[in-house]
Amino acid sequence: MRISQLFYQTLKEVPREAQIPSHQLMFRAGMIQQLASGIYNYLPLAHKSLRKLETIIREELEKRGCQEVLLPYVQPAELWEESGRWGYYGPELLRFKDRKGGDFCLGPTHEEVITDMVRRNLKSYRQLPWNIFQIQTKFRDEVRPRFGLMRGREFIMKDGYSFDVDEEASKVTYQKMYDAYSAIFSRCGLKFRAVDAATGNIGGDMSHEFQVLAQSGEDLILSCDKCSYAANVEKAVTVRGEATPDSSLFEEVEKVHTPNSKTIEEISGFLKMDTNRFIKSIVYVIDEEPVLVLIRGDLDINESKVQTIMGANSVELADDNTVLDITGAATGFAGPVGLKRKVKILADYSVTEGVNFVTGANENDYHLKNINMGRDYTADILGDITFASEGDKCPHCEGILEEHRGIEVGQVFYLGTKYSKTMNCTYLDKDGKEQLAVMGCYGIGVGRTVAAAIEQHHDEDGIIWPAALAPFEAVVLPLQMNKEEVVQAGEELYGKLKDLGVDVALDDREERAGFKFKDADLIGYPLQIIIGARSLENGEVEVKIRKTGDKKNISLDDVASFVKDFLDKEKAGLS
RNA sequence: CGGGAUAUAGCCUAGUGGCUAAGGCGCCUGCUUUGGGAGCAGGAAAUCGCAGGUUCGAGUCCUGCUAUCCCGACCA
Repeated sequence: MRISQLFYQTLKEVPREAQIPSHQLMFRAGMIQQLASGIYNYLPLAHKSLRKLETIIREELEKRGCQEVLLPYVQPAELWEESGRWGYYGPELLRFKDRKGGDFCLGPTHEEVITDMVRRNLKSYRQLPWNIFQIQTKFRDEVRPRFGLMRGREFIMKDGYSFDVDEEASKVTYQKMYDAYSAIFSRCGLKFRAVDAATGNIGGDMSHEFQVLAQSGEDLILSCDKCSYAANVEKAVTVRGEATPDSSLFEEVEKVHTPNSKTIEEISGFLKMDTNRFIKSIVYVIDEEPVLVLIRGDLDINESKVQTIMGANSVELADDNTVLDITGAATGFAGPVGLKRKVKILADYSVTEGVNFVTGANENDYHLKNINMGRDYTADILGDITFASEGDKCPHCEGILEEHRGIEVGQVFYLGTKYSKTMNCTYLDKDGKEQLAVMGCYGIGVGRTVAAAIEQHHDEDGIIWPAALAPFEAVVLPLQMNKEEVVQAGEELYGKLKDLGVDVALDDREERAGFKFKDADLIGYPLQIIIGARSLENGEVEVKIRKTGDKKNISLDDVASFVKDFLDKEKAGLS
């Protein structure tokens, strides 16, 4: 590509709305432009990087027997009603009607469509396993899109779905995909961790996230300093079980007047007691049924764990009316003792650690002292619903958990029969018996991965592309465009590198040297091949390695093979 | 969805109720220059987010709307 013809424009100044390095640099390098909140134009430089990532994805998946398809991104509501998600998928599912008044949505994910497609073709166990993927634009009407490609509303995703005869086979597939993802992100030159993850809305009971480690990451990861355990904070197991408090220490229940003290902080200040002497009682609506959730006052409820422990599709805070209906009091005075209406109680293990807690009295402006589980109330379910945090013990060894920030670039799920059951995706086994297909699903945020690569690889001058994702692997920079021999040498080298299969650009613009250097650093070509009049007299050119800043003088004859070797090694991850 | 902020040329900004809305980057023309975003001269480019209102007079004040960004909640 001749840079003089490239559709792009670099900027010296950072647009106001760009907050994190990848967003700023992609904008400044002329890779993306915003069209609306969370919706971007991908210019040629961005598109080239995206396509390179897609190629890596395709190679690694096809190597493992996956097949590519392309499914519609406009999807009929009927399928979503069938799976049940039309009802509880929130407003991020963009719904609309066609001219006939039929309900449709823009696909945020494709479990429904793929399951429908597969069930119409699946007849016999002989056909399985199937592992089908696509790379396509998705739409999620995020409440708060941000950070450029990191969290867009419209984004490119690779999504794949596997169908196996049974759980055992499906778990083999899961491991295969886990390996594929590790290979893909390694080839991209990314430092990442695969971590245990919650399954959230998509369901299933086993999942790993692939997290690129970066300061600007939105996810919190906890990993052991001794063993390989690592998990998203939503999922990280807390080492805590049911304690058996000494009932001889139980004191008599006492009602106290606590005007205007609703939050744990307020009441803790009012009674001059530490927050861990309280039990936080919060009413949730879990799959439309109200549940009182209890946790010690100094801890927070991990809704993701609540969802898992309850096997629920949705977990939401109850509104004030529901709270009033159940407790008979305003929000802020709920407690497990003296509820107006009997509801299920879900308690964290922490409420058994210690005795004589303070809870709401289910009466405005009153709390109860010396409340103890077993004597004063019982929990229907007791379990771990807290967040783990830095410094906690590792659940697998004697190590201590450390905290990291991560960008989730991929996630693999074992789905089991969640969708095949609701959508009746079955096959006949050897004995002619109908069986449910066992599914898995696997996603990669394509744009996000490219952005994450920039987050991890940049400096104050610009992007430092891993060779595998660089829009161009190298650029030839003839410095003196008024000198015939410099221009000539540039043209020849450019042609030679192209012939060798190097994805190379030629900066043939009538610009000064400094200008071209700044642009090249910003765009982040892994190699700059600098052709200056002075070194050319010695038959040499200079090669600058963007990653290290090293410059080498290399003879004109040898430079093409040097470039080729360097890039091959980079892409193979050998350097 | 709660809280906060912003909106002036493609980008970054100035503009304290008063003359023809100013500067930098970028763009075009010419000259000069050619190893780290050069210099000089000239030029094009603005419905000051939209709609009302107050005022002799509004980019500036008021009201409503819209869009965008930030913090939080949320997020396969």
